[in-house]
Amino acid sequence: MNVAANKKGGHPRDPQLTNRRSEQILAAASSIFAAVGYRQTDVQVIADSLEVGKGTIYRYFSSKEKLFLASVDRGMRQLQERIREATEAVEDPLDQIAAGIRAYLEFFDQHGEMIELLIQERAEFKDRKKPTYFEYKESNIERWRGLYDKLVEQGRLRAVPVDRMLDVISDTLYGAVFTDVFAGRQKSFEVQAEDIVDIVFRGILKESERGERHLGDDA
Amino acid sequence: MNVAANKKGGHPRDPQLTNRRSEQILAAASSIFAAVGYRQTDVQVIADSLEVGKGTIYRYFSSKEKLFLASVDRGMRQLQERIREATEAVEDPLDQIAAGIRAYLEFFDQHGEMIELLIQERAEFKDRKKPTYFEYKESNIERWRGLYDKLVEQGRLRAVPVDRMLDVISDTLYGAVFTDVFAGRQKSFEVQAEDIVDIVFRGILKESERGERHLGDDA
Amino acid sequence: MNVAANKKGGHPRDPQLTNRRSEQILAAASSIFAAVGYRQTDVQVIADSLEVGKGTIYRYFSSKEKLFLASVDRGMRQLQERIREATEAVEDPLDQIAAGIRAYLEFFDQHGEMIELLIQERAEFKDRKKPTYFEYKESNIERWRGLYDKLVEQGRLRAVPVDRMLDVISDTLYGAVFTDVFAGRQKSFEVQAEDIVDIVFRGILKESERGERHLGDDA
Amino acid sequence: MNVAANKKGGHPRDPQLTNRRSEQILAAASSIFAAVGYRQTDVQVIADSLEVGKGTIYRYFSSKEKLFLASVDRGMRQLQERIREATEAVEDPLDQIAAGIRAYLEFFDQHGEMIELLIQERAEFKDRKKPTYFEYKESNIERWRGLYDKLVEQGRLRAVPVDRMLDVISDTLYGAVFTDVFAGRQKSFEVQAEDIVDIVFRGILKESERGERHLGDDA
DNA sequence: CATGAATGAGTATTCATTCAT
DNA sequence: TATGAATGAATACTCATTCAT
Repeated sequence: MNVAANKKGGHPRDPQLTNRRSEQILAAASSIFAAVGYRQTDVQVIADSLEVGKGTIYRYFSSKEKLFLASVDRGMRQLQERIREATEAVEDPLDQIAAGIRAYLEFFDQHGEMIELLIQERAEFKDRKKPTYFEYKESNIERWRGLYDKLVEQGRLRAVPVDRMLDVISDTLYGAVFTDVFAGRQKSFEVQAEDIVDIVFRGILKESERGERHLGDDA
Repeated sequence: MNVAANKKGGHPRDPQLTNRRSEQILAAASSIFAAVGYRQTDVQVIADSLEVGKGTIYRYFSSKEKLFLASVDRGMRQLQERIREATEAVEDPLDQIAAGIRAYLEFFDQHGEMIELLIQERAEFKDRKKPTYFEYKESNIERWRGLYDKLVEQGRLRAVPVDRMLDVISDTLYGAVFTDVFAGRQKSFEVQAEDIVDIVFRGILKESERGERHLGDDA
Repeated sequence: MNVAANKKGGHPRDPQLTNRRSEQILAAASSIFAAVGYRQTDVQVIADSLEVGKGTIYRYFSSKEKLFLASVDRGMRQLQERIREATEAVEDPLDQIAAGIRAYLEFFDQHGEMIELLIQERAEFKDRKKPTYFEYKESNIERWRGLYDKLVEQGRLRAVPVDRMLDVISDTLYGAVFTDVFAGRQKSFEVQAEDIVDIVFRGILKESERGERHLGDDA
Repeated sequence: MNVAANKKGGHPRDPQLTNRRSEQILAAASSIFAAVGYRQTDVQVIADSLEVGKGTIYRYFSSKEKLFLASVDRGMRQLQERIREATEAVEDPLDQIAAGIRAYLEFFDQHGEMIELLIQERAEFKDRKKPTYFEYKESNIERWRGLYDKLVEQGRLRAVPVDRMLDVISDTLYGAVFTDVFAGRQKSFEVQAEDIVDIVFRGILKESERGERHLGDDA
């Protein structure tokens, strides 16, 4: 009643309600899109799962495509948020890196459906849209680059271009979560995080082999 | 020419021709499936690009799905073959690993369409089929595991479980080729191979930091 | 008008309308299926004849096959109803038989399309479905058998197994309506009914020949 | 070798062989068309069952339709022949009628597939062709009409128009064989023939009821 | 004569989107 | 606002027929 007063009669518009509805729709849509794929998903099924009419979905999202892309976007925002939470309180920069890796793996462990959505997005909209994942990645990378730069300056990381490190780490993580889902890898995300940090931090070579080796050297 | 005589008269069956036709169809199909996606691909378009009738495609592959999966399989066989060629002549095992990484990246650099096919396969057939990529990966991994085992024994690789190394390396490569295509990364495959080998072999930490650090340590 | 209120807002569901629509669709479908045959019928043509979209047809009947079979069933229900109406008020059992024969012939005279549908059903669905005609026939035959039994008891019909009479009469009627349509017989249904009743009631032999003759007798 | 001499080289044309081939094709086609239906029959399947190439079928019958119609025609010729054989030696005209009825039922008992072909013909070619069955029927009816005329003259059959008798009898037979096949009636053809002859010859009424009754009389 | 590779016309069904109620 | 009835575009696959060998 004491919501924003409305001069005449009719429904008061409640933006809270609208947002809650949108959020419910996105949650339902995410899990259905992930479960059966974008093309195979009938908007009617999403409506049914929410016990609303199909038209109602269209009141909130003007097309199936918009609904799907909003679902992906919501997931990426959640990932970003989770990583921020997991790293902002960590003191030591190296630990921050490790914590970020762990949070990343944990998120996809808990939200396997996001991997499906990323795949579906690429499969269906390859020509129409830069993958949302990479949009978010780019927008976040600067922060990490600063961190790495400082560590190199401090002599805690090797003096190689930081982009090289960033690329390898992000490729590894990206590959890891896809492989987890597609090949059904069983390792817990905690162990997986430790393993990745170990290799990425220290490499696979014994100290004695870490000399001047270059790709293709036979000496 | 002197093909096996037919029982009666008639049109001779030439298995050579059949194979050549199949191969042509797969090549055309691969590039079109990759370019526009599985669902968006009209089999008529593949037929047109070969200047044959649609029925001819169906003589060789009994469904669009079979044709697609055969295209993926052909690509994976080519990848396997390329890696074999690139590594079999290399003497030193560490160089063999490096050569394998390089060959992998080179293959996808030259066959970007295969990344698209792998995505499409997963997007369309997630419930019906184990991804072909991972089938091939599993069938090849043993050979690599043997190599790594020996290197650990010889004290050339660190004494960590080889599966940990194999996982991180294969995740990195998988992530790298996807990122290359999806985010339009520009690095040449040679440089990328060197960068990955460098990090994976030596890690990112300065020697001084390579001590007992564990995930989440703050000491 | 005052249809049951919907839970929420929205488009009311009117079962009356739904039934009327179904009936209209079945009527249109019957005549088109009969006119051009099941296979040759494009569902679009049925939709066009009703000035609705093709999707609308599929809202009411989930497949062309279902629509067709429902059309046949509707026809058989009408036949059953017509015969019931025509016979229930008739006093004398022999007249009831005659009235049934007449009603049967009249129905197919007025609904020649039903013959076509019965043919189409058998031609297209021979392995999937017992012909609807014979399902209805079986479900109605008991009533007639009772009538004949009583007439034999009363000494008004000859003392031969009633199934023999029922078979011959039903074969004759079935054969008659098919022949009418397929060979374009011109006789009016009234005359045809009288002719059939005459022969079936009295036979073709002169009294003098009605003795002990058996099939193949030469005496 | 001493077949019609052929001036130069090349194959001598052997009309015997040609006829035998045609006959084999028709036999195979009849049973396949009957088993799966005209539309569902793939000409390739007929070719396979004969172990010849598909093109060979087309050398003998220029289209699937021609092949089908020739199959029907062959069947009707066989029926005609069978009835002729069964009746020509019979002395007494009434016995001739009975023998014809019996032969008709026997033929379809042994050639159930012909019923299917007649159905298929009507279903597929209703607008293009008078049913072959009725063409044959018309061409044979005169002979029977003569027989009946004479029997009426001789006072052995009742003095009703012979066409009335012919119609009822042919309708009954036609209905009987269809019902046998479609409803799976079990009666042997011999018994069925006796039953039909009994009713058609003598009618169902007791003598006392055979008076002046007309359709719909209630007196 | 016989063959079978090649062809391409023809069609049922789904489902995103609209809009009257 | 919410609904769901109506719509029609879009698409894989079959198989009769042809004709080079």
